[in-house]
Amino acid sequence: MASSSQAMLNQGLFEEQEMPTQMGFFSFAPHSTFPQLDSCHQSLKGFTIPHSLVADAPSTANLTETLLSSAAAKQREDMTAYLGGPHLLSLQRSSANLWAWGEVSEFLSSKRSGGDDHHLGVSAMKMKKIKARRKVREPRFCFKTMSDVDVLDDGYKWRKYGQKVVKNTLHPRSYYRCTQDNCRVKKRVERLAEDPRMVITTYEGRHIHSPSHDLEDPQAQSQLNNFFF
DNA sequence: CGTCTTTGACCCGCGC
DNA sequence: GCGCGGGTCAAAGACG
Repeated sequence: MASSSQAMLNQGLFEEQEMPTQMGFFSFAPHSTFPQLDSCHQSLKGFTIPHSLVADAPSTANLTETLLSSAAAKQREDMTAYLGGPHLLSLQRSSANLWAWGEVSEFLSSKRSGGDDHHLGVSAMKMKKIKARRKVREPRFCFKTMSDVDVLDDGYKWRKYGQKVVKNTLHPRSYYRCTQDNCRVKKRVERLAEDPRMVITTYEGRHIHSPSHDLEDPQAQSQLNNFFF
């Protein structure tokens, strides 16, 4: 089990090495090898979930969160060896506010270099920009799936609030917001220009509540628990 | 009638 | 300052 899940991880979860500057990027292998999952959570059909990650998930409720955090941990442990590259950007870092991180580095390096022109090495203009960015950016992470459907049902309830045609792509980008009161999590869904079979989902922010699905469907919840444990 | 989607308008940051 | 592009708003329409 341990070795097979390891193999699946290597094969599926981290097969892509695309790293946009502001976020981590990993992908799931296409087509479900998880028939049990189909019966208890139909919406996840079509996605390969590594055994080790599913076993760690307390419920489907937390599957997305678990996948993401476990991916980060797994990546820290294994991925340097697997990909053998210093080019690897840790997901631990990407799950934090990267803009803020970049700004701290920038601040430190400018301070170290002396910063002759600016008091404390940072100009008023730069500080202004930093403030503006910090105000807006939440932690973000994205992943890629091969799927016919655009929106992967992750257990949370989303309301679409916008759609935009992105330059140089045929497929529009959709914007969703979590419907829960006071929860400011957003997600963007778009198809990869080079390969329209691939769906890129980007989450921004962290949920402050449990997914709504399981609360509404206790039977599915117990089925899932039986499966996971 | 309430909820959700659609879509054009608007806002804002960024590069030139 | 201006134009472009991405992200968000909000009115109107669709749907159950």
